[in-house]
Formats: sequence, C-alpha cells, structure tokens
Amino acid sequence: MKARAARSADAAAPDTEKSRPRSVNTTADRAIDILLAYSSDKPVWSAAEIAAHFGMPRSTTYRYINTLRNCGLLADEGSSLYRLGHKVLHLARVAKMHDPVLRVAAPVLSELSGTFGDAVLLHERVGSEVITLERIESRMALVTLSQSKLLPWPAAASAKVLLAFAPAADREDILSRTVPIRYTGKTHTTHKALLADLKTITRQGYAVGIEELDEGATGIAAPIFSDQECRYAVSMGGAAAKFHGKRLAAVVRGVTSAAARISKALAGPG
Amino acid sequence: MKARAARSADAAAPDTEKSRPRSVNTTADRAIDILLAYSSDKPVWSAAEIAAHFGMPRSTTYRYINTLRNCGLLADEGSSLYRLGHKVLHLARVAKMHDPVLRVAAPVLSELSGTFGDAVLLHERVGSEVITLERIESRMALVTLSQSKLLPWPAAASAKVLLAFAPAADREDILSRTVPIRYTGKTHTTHKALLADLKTITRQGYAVGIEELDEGATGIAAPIFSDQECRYAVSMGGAAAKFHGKRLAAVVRGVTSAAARISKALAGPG
DNA sequence: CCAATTTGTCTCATTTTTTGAAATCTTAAT
DNA sequence: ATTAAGATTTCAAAAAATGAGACAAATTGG
Repeated sequence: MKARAARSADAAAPDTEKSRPRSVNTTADRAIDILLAYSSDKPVWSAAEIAAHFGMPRSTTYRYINTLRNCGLLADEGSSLYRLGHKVLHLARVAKMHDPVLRVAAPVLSELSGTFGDAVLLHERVGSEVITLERIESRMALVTLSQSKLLPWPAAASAKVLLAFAPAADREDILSRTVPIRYTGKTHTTHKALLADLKTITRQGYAVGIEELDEGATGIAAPIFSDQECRYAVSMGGAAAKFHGKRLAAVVRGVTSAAARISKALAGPG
Repeated sequence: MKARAARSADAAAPDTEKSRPRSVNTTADRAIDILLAYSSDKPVWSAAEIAAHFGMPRSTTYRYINTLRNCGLLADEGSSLYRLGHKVLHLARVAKMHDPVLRVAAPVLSELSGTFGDAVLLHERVGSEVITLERIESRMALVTLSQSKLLPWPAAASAKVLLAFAPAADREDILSRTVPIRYTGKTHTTHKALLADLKTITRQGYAVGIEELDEGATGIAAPIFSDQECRYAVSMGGAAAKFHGKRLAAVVRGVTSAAARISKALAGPG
C-alpha cells in the first residue's frame, strides 16, 4: 500500500514507543496515530500538515479528521485547524476517577502544588517504562518543564527513585539495558555514578536531581509504596534557582511527606 | 453488514449524542465507539462484554481491543479485563495545556476546591450543548455527584447560568427546542418558571439550584465572560445539607469571585 | 487433579470498506 | 473579481476487515 510505505519512510514517524507490535487493524491505527500525533509541542494541526506528516492524500486525511471530529475527539480551532476535542477530557476523567492510586493521590498532590506553587508530578513504573499519571503545572512559571513523554531512566529524579526502589531483578534488568544519554553537562553518564546515586537515594529516601535532565531545572522525588513495592513516585520540579537551602529542605519534606501520606492511604483501604 | 445492523439494533447504543452525522470511516468509528463506551458507570470491560454490547464476534472484538491496547488507549485491568490506558491521560494533558481558558482557570478552580472542599466544575456552552471542561472532585464526599455527560438545560445551576447569560438569540433558540425533564420534585418544568429563574440569575449574577438535578444535591454557579460573551461557567456542588446560611453565602462569594477572576485573566492577555 | 468453561489467537475465503486521483464546491485572501 | 487554499464528493480498483471455526492457554470448579 502506497500511503503506508510513505508513512514508514517518513523519518519522524508517529510510532511513539520503540516498536509497536504488528497492528491488526490498520484503519483504526491510523485514526489513533493522528490523535496521538497531538502533543504539547504541536497541539494544533491543519489537514495539510496531517496529510504531509503521514503521507496521505487529502481526501483520505479529511475522512479521518471528520471521523475523529464527529465523535468529539478532535475539534475545530478557528478555521481549517484542528485541536483535541472535549471527549479527550471526558475519557481522562473516567480514567482518573477509576484509578485507585490517582483517586487517593489527587488531593495530596493538589495540596502540595498549593503549598509550593511549583510543578507536581506523579509517575508510575510499568515494566521498564515510566508513565506520567498526573501533572499539575506550576502556578507561576512562564516556561513549563519540558514535557518529555519518555522519561529517560538515568536522569530525572522521579525515574531514579522508581529505579532505586524497584525490585532488584527489575532494576538490574533495566540498568543492563540502559545506555545513559547525556542531556546536560551534569547528567551522570557512567553506570558507576548512577549506582552511587541510587544508593544515596535508597538511603535518604528521596532524590534531588539538579540540572540533570534540563539545564536550569531541579527535581525532587520520593517513592510511594503499596504492597511493599514501589511502583509510583511523587515529584516536584522547577527552576533550579528556586531550590536552595531552607526552601529546598521544605520541599524535600513536603514531597516525602506527600509520598508517605499516599502510601499510607493506599495501605489503608486497599 | 451484519454486525452493523446488530449494533444499531442494540437498544443502549453507543451513540452518545443525539445522532452523529453519517460516518465516513466505519472501522475507525468502531474503535472509537469502544473507547467512548468507557464511562464512570462502566470503567472496566471484558472482551465478552464489549462483544455483546456491540454485537461483534469474538475475533473482531479482540482485534479492536488489541489495536487500542497496543497504542496505550486501553490497558489491562487484572486478567481479561480492560480499562482506559495512560495515553488517554497524556492526550488530556495536551488538550488542557493548550486550552487558553483551562490554563488560566485551573489554578483558580484548584484554589476554590481547596477552600471549600466540594466538587468544582467548569462548563462551556458550545451551541446548544454543555460540555465539562474541568471537574475537581470533592475532597470529602463519599458519593460523587452523578456524572451526567449530557447536562440537561433546565436543571443544573451551571447550565442555567450559561443559558441566562447567552446571547438572546441563542437563548430563545435553545428554550424553544427544550422540553424540560423532571429530574426531581423540585425541577422547574414550566417555561414560565424557567424564565423567572433566568431573570433572577441575570439580576443577581449567579445561580443557586437546590435539588433540581439530583435529590439532595445543591449547585452554585457563576458566569465567566470573555469578549463580552458568556461561554463558560464555574460551579460548585455537593450535598444540599451542606449549603446553608453563612456557608452558602461564602460559597456564593467564592464562586462568583472565582468566575470574576477568570474573566479578568481572560481579558488581560487575550 | 482432571474436566469444563472461558479467554485469547490464528487462519482463510468472502465481503466490505478504504483508497486515491481528479472533479467540484466553498471559503478566505489579494 | 481572481486566485489560492480548504473541504467534500465520486467511482472503480485495491486493500483491509470480517466472521466462523479450529485451536491453545489459562481459569474455574468440583
């Protein structure tokens, strides 16, 4: 099929993860690929852009757009531009309302955000991937943290926490398959340095990452435990300049206490 | 086509809105219908349930499930059950981050929620429909407000506010096409009573709906203005027993002030 | 522990949908 | 008014989805 070939050839392919298993349903996959092409970097697309990006003819592109628009997953942004539709918000609400962790964590994260004003995040480790469950934006920052969908293992405080507190087998597996990438001058790239970091994190019970992922950005993260296992981590991040001395200490206390409260809440009813 | 016929015949059809325009892309539509079948009332489905609900054969059903699962829109919930996947959360984040109204409203709503602890909502009127842009759950309530996706016009404080402050033409159009439904003993069902309500709301600048939509639930709503028009409304709702005297007055002040602040923020940069 | 039930995968001929080029209509911009 | 770009429509050819059933794997239950 022509369009499909063109699509694979298209360098910046839409396949977000390493390599999605063979699909069984091409048409639906395409519709979804269009949806998932929407990102914080590109939250608005024109039909022409979608057509170009996927190597599709115009008529086909409009068919997909209309399908997605008719069910509220896409919506018009002005004329001839399309953004995500309200059904996306609805689905997320359903997902959040049902997630037992998010349910108990939400108010705690909200309070944390209210106290310090910086960005607050909740991550989950699923196998060797890290996914963002919740993200409350900083109230003051003009520039938001870069929305890296694939949180890289060796950097980022929350990823390190998840790694440090993961079961030994998982941790070693991940470490053996990880090739550290140097994001900034301060990223720790040797396995030795990384192991030392993890040890420190395990000992103190939280992680502080200073400018390892982003220049000028600091992150503080703490582990959440449920059933003896650490699958989630709370973190807070923002301009490195803001995390110093007393305030940094307060943030660390805030983040660790939030994590502890969530752990406790999960232990209670669960 | 057989399955399609079966699907339409299936009483509780998946078509959320009145009647979606003729689709152009059957396969993608199906995948989306499955996704949109997820609701707060049914956040987890088994393959068998999906097959039964849409009148599909098992093999086809699994194909769709896998397609959705492979791209993270669905995820496993235990064995042989499926829930919404993390990509749904990601998409919603993208949508929220890009929405100019949500951006400025989020912190205000969050604060409102923090102050009173009850459920806070942000609605938008799009033509004659009301869509929920944001919804922060009550921190204490054990029972959440019913998640009515189709907010009915004559009831619900926020819908009334949106109606009261809508351009006259729109309002009359909506009113003429509205057949009030009696939700509770206190729902106002005559056009006359409804008009009187709207007048009151316009005069005082906010709406208080006591047990009109849900027995035992009260809602307080206020209009948000941008470009002289009211397209959005903030509201707060919870157990009727909690909204009395001084606290009710405080809530009204909180909600109206939140709405005013959002209006102002929209006027500023926009 | 084995049998029964349910879940999930796979195959393949048949049917249905999707595709894409171009004509056509619409809307905006110059 | 003229041009350009957006959007829809048509139709035959091409590709993909379908669905029945065979089968394997995992659960369940007695």
